[in-house]
Amino acid sequence: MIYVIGGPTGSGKTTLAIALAKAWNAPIINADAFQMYQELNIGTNKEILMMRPFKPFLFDEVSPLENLSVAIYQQRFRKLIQTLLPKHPRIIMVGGTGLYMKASLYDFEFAPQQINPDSSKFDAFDNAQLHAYLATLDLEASQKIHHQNRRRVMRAIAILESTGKTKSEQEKTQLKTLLYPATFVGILPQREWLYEQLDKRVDVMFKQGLLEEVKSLVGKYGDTLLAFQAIGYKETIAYLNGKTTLGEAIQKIKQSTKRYAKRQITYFRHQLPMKWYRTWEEAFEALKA
RNA sequence: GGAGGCUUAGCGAAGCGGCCAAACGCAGCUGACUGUAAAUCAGUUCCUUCGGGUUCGGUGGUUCGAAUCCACCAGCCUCCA
Repeated sequence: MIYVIGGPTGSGKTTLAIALAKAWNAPIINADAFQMYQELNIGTNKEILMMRPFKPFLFDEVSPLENLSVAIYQQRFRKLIQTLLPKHPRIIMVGGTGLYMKASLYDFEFAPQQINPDSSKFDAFDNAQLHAYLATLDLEASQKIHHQNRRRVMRAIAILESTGKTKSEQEKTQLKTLLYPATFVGILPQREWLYEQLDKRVDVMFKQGLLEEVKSLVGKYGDTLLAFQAIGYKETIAYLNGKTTLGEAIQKIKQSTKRYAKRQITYFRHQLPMKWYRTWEEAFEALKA
């Protein structure tokens, strides 16, 4: 059985995961996009997990130079789970990236290879035109994707161009079934309290040396890595480049973190069959038996 | 003490007599989500029993009609003393 622990950042998912791992002697699989990157430590809150016995799989194992994606995560997860399932009656999966969980646990199928659309040939199209073009290729997909969401429109076009199949055809072959036995557990603290904790956590990150971490990473790799999309990193980089003051950067990080938490809540609420608990302790009591 | 300017929804800011419950931006709230997901995108934000009801510093006035014009009061700002 895979125990999937979701919820907003700062809710205590990780603490719960470790408590359960101890109680069950179970392995933990990380499902957090940015915690997969090595060297992004303080800003991605990896600290508690670094401790040896509970260090999760799919965690802290990819160079920041790489461009991760759902498909890569899914592939690694599927491979890993094959080796873990026979050996462990209980496996814990924790993280904040709901899509990664969903794509791994359900029968999502991605194109076999990374599609590198040369989007440049559509530069002349505005969003509405691009969307209209998609409608001529894959009406169904175009109806589901908002025309302003250029990234997704582009992707749908790219799928067709490189696989010969439309995005909606591809998705139709999937049944949306769960591939492994899994239970979904969510932690959803009271909003106001959570936001307070998140604000505090940002201050702590800076005390722990986030600024130095970012500086050294930028020195090593430059400032354009995909991994620097992470909250805490992009804002700090903006500060280092003189675009904002440090105070502004910190405010921005606090704000983005809270917005992110909200998006996570929405995702888990509507995209996965969570059973919710107010605190990690409550969840632990309910599950440990 | 004298001269002038300003006051609009949570904040910033348009509006300068009817088309104004009031553009736009920010922030907030809600939501979408199948290869960037800590990303990308959308909707929504005075109250409402959805008929309507109360707003544009305050009070009073002009007008068929006022956020828009006038008077007085209050607060803020600039310049001169």
